[in-house]
Amino acid sequence: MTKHEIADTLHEIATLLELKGENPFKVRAYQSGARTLEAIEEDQLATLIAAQQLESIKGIGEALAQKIGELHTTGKLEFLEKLRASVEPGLLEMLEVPGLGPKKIKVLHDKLGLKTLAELAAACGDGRVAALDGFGEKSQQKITEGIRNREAYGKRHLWWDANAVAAPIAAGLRALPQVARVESAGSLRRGLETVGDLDFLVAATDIAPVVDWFCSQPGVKEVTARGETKASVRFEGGLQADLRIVPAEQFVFALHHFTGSKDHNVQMRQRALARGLSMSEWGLVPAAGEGTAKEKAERREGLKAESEAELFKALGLKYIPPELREGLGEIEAAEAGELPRLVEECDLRGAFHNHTTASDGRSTLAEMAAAAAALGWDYLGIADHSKSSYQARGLDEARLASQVTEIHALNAAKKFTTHLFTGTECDILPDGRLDFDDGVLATLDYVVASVHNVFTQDEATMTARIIRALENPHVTMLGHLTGRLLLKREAYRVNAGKVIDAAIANHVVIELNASPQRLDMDWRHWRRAAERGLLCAINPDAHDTAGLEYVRTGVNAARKGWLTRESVLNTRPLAEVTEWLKQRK
DNA sequence: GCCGTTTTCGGCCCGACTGTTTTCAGTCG
Repeated sequence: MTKHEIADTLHEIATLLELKGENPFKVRAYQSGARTLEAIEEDQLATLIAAQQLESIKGIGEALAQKIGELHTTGKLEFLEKLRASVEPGLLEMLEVPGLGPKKIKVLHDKLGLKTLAELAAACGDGRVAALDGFGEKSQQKITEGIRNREAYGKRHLWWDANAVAAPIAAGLRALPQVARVESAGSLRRGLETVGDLDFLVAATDIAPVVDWFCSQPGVKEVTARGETKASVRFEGGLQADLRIVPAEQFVFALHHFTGSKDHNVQMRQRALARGLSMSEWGLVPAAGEGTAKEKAERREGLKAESEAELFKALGLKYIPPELREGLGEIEAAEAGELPRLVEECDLRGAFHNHTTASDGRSTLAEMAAAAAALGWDYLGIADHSKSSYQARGLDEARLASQVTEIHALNAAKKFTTHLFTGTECDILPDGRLDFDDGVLATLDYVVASVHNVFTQDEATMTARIIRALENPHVTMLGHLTGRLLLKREAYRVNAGKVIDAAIANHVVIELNASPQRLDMDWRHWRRAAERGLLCAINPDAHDTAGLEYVRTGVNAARKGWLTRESVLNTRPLAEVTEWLKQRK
C-alpha cells in the first residue's frame, strides 16, 4: 500500500473506533498517526519500515508501527477486518448528518436498532427518535433535514468560488459602524484548494446589530446557531458561514485560532503549555496552577497583542504566514528562523500556458495580450492545444505556424507592452511521444507537454509515458501533472516522485496549474521538490482574459508549498526568461 | 494509542452553542 492508502486506512480505523465508543484519545492517536504519515516521503517510509525505525517518528508508537508495517507490506490488516465486521456500515453515513456524533449514533443503534440512514429517516418520521432520552422534537427535525440535505451540506467548494462568496460578506461586515476589524479565517485564509465553510472574525463592541446583519443577508436559508459570540448561517446550496465576534483586544488570538489548521493549533497550544502558558481564542495567559483564586486571576493577566506577529513572538517564533499553518513543520522552521520568504502575486512578471480562440479559448490573441498588459505583465506565453486534442480544436502544424507568424507580427508592432512568447500545449501521446515532430517544436519559444487522453493507464505505464515526454529536449515544462479536477474528477495514476526526479534530471519545469479546479501539481509535493532543485511555473491555464487572474490561486498553492520567488520561473524579468528559454534549446 | 525537564502512569488543546436538561453531555471547530 502507498502511504496515502495507509493514511486513509488509519483514518478509517479511527472512525470505526469512534463509533464503537472507544477512548477518544486512542481515536486521536490513529488520526494523528495518519497525518504524520501523510507528511513523510514515500521512499522514506519504505526505508523506515525496512529498518524497523518507524517508531522513531513522533506520534507513531509500537502498535501503529506494527499496523503500518503490515499494511505497507501485505496491504491487509486483520485487526481492521474484524473492526469492520463489528460495525454496521450504515452507521458511518450517519456521521455525515450534522449534530450526530458517535455517542448519539450509538444510542440510535442500541435503543432503536437503526442500521441505515433510511431506517433513521423512518424513525424520525414516526417520532421514535424524539421519544428517546437525550433527543427531542428539535433533534428529530434537525436529523430529518440533515439527511435530506446531506449531499449539499457535506460538499466542499473550490477556493475561488468560496472566495467569491466571502469577499462581499467581509466587505459588508467592514461597512458596519459597530465593526472595528474583519478578517476571513479558516481554510479560505490558509489558501487551501477547497473550502468546507466560511469563517468570519469580527472585532466589535456592540454585537447584536452585527449578528442581525449577518443572519439576514440575502441568500441565507437557515440560521443554525445564534449565541453571544457566534452565529452560523447556511446559504442556498448548502455552504455554511460562521461569524465570531470578539472584543478588539482578543481579535489577534481569535484570528490565529480560527485560521488553524487543527494540527497547527494543537502544536501551538502544546508549545504554549511547555512554556507554562495556556493558549486559546481568548488569549495567551499563564496556565492555571496552584494558589488562591485571586492569585490565579492575577496571574492570568495575559499577553496583549496587536498583530499575529506579536503572538508568534511571545512563543519564540517568527511570523508564520497563514498558508503555512498546516502543522507540517512550520513551527520548527519558525523557531529555527528558517521560514522561507514566500512568493507573492506581485512577484509574477508573466505566465506561460494560456489559450486563445485558436483552440478552446474564448478570447482572441490580441485580447489576451491586452489583458496581460493591463495586469502589468512583461510577457505572456501562448500555448494552445495541439492537433490530437480534437475536442479542444487543437492546432495542426499549419495553424500553429500561422499563429507563430501572428505572434511575431504583434511583438514587432509593439502594440502591447507585454511580450508574447510562442508555445504549444502539446499532447503527450499514449506511448509518451509528442503530438508534434521535433522540427515543429524547435520553431517555438517553449513547449508545455500535457496528458489529455487515455487516463486509464496503470501507474507504471502513465509514469513511463510522462517521463519519456520529459526526456524530449524540446519540452520546457510539464502541464498539470495528474489531470485531476478538484471535486469532480480523480487524478490519473502517476508516480509523482519519479516524474519529479525526471524533471530535475532533464531540467524541465513542472507547472503549478493555477486553474482553481486543478492546482496541479499539488502543493504538498512542492516543498521537497523545490529543495531538490525543481523549478516551478505558476500558469493560469487561462481560456479567457479573466482566467489570467487565476494566478492568484496558484500563488496560494505555491505559498502552501513553501515556494520562494527563486523557485518560480515566471517571477523572472523578460530578459532573464528569454535567455533561460534560449539556453534550454 | 502515545508520550515523558511533573517519565512507565496518567495525562492527552480549548471553548461555544444546542438541546435537553435543571447542571450537563454531545457536537463542532
